[in-house]
Amino acid sequence: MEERLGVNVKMSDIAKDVGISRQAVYLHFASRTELMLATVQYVDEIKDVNARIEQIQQAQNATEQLEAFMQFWGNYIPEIYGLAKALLNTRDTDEAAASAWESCMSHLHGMSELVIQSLHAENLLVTHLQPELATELFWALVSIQNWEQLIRDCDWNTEQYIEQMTIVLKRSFIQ
Amino acid sequence: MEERLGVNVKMSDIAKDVGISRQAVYLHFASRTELMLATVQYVDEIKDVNARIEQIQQAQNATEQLEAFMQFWGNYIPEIYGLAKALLNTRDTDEAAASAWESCMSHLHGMSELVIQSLHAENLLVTHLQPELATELFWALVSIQNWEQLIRDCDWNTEQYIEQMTIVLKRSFIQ
DNA sequence: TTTTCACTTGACATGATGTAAAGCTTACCA
DNA sequence: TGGTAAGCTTTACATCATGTCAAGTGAAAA
Repeated sequence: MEERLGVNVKMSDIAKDVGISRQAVYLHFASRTELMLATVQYVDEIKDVNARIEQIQQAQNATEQLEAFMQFWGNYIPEIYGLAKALLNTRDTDEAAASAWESCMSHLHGMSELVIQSLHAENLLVTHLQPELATELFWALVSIQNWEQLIRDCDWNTEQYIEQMTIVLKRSFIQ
Repeated sequence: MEERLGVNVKMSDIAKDVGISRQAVYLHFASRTELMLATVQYVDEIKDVNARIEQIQQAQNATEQLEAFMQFWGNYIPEIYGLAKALLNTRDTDEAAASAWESCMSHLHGMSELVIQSLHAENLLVTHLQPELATELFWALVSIQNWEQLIRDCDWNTEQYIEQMTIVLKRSFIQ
């Protein structure tokens, strides 16, 4: 998935890579979607996302939390982009993939909410935005699709992405 | 395409809708991708995009130009979303669709550049961004994928989208 | 009257997912 | 030592969408 950036990964490709027959893959996973879901689960564990999120929560103040979040997120997306892309592609025609994607994105929504709430608590949130609306906007701005456009279509590097997105977020949400 | 938001539109569906046989569609368009490309062409003409773009260029100053752009774009996306989505879905596996998408998006890139150049000319562009980088960032922020997340996933309405995105753009790019 | 155009019908190739059945190896267990 | 279960292989087939091909039809134009 990561090698091919989520595109053109057939069941037969996976089987070949593993060194078993295509049919044998179905002895482990009921369908292609199931395999992807299990992989998401696996990656979440391997990458120890929870620990990295807790670290963000321990930032001194809201502004540093925002910065810590962008540092984490900007470095994390490249690690999971292929799988995310594969899930995203399957989403439109597969209900299970759609809800799996939604569940993944709800974590990101939660982290966005965290940052916005912190800003709000410190009276730093721009007055023209209610926290809920601000969270949704924040969430959209840091979406993987946005990253995709900047990194892949515009050839930005991770550093540029983190730096510029941090500035945009600060200017958009901090009073 | 618009009815089904770009998903699950088979050649047989199109044929049925038109009232001819599936094979007859191939007498008019060589492939599904060709049909989509022709539709993009057609829609561009019908919607008279060029006229609407020229109108934006006639704004009094850079700030008004930015506002005019968001007014246009926020109202335009819903009209073409289904087709855009269909193209986007085909892009990953079809070279022709990919380059067609790129060509469509380069128009948007051009409009982003226009706004950024105007800001730059009026010395309003934030100093930490070179015009080129600013254009790319602007372009990403107003992407259809971003619109999709706010309007479809977050249930925003067009008015909200235009208002909030205008604010984000102003805060991010105007000194 | 003939030809051309736009279409129909039916058949078939391809490529991906997914199902099903029978057989083979290896390791373990009584 | 024989039986069995796990994990796989091989072969075959169903389905569904795209796309190709060939023969035929009906109406209008030349």
